[in-house]
Amino acid sequence: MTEAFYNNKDKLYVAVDCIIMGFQDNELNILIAKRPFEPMKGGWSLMGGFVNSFESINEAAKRVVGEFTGIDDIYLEQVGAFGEVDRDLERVISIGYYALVDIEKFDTSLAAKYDARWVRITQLPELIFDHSLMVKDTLNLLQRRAAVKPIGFNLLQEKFTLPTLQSLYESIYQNAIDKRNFRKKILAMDILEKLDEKDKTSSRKGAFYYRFIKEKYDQLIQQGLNFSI
Amino acid sequence: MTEAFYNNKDKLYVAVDCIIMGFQDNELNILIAKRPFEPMKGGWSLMGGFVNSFESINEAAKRVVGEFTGIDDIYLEQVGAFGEVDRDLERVISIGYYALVDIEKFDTSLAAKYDARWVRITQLPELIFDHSLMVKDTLNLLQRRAAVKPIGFNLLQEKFTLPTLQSLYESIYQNAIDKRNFRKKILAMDILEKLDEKDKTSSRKGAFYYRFIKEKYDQLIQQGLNFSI
DNA sequence: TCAAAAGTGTTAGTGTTACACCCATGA
DNA sequence: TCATGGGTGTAACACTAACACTTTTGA
Repeated sequence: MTEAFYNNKDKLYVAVDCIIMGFQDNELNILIAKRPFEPMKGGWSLMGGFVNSFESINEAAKRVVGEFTGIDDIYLEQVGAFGEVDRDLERVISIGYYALVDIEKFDTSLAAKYDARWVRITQLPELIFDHSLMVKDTLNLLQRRAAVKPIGFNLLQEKFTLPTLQSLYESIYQNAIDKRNFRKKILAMDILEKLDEKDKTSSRKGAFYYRFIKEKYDQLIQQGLNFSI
Repeated sequence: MTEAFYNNKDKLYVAVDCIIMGFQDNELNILIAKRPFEPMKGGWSLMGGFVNSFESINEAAKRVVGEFTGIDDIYLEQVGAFGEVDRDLERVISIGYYALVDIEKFDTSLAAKYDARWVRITQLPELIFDHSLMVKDTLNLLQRRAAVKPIGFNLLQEKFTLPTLQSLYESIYQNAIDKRNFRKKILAMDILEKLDEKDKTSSRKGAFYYRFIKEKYDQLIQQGLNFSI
């Protein structure tokens, strides 16, 4: 009987908690919500849900992000498992995932429904349980990833300006970058296409729009390019 | 009733699988065992166990490594959670941990007890379930970690020679390193103490032993040093 | 005396950092 | 015309990578 080996073992609740990130007002923002039920009712919380027995943990994370944002075109990566005995009221193992989304695609009707809002990463309140730790680990991971993979573009619209792209990286690394060096580096990689159109919302002169050319990036990677900011 | 929120949710088995690494014969070795029970009886497997409801996942990993090696002075780090629906026969979420141990401290009587053995990382057989994937992810993580943290010393005895240290890094990165450049870099950090004693087991001339000075390292880190290989 | 591994410096090239002024535009 | 943010090049420096010979010793 093959079941015997498992039978006398404990089963635990398994949840996913999602650190959903968007880029707005030149800063990373995270979607958090006021928790509508006990325990910790009214506390600020990440967006989470339980893993069902018929879905993988990745699927569960994708489902949760979809539920709370209305977006299904998401960059998702696991942060890790959080498993202190007392991290929740019941024994719950939680698996953290961060998601990078284009905040323009956010279904704002869901904000009211879940009492959720986007908060700048520099102005996050204390979160319930170990959620603040999850955010900290996420920022760490994101910093390492964004340095070597072009994942930042998942946070932007199709068209973006270089000043916007730069402030995205400045928000990720939480420090100022010299704009000449930044431009030199990113343009030298030759993975951006300059468009004829300008964004004039933030200056009179206007900044040219650029577009990330995924096909070109993939091709250059084949040839041994390594992305690096 | 605070339990209501949890009550109708699925509970799952949660396991830890440990990638236990040692350094031997100038190469990274991983402890694997022939699985003594179904499913996949007889297949090569990592060392694992279930998470009990009264221990944290970190504690579970430490317990498992202790059980299978007899060592309790371990460097442990989580690799991540693995949660495909069909990754095991039953629905089991597994959390991978890698452990760096001094292989000299291994309790060899446990090898027979568990039908376990140390296998060079370059010569690993196919492992059951997603264990090969866990090893792959571990090597990736280890490469990133070992580049910026002095964790390699956990794999060595208190005293070690520079040729040994170099071959450790060569095994981690799976490529050859120029010995002049390597020595220059590691010695420049000023975190090793040269001893008066030589290891003569691998050459007539003998290689001087060195010792990692953790106190000095901690102090230099305070002052803004950054470790980098 | 010789085989085998340990030990030692220099140079060219590459990448990184620091830095200041002109441009285009709408109000 | 002026205030505002966009856009541009160069030089010093630091780091990395490439490279070959001498030393020590036991068999």
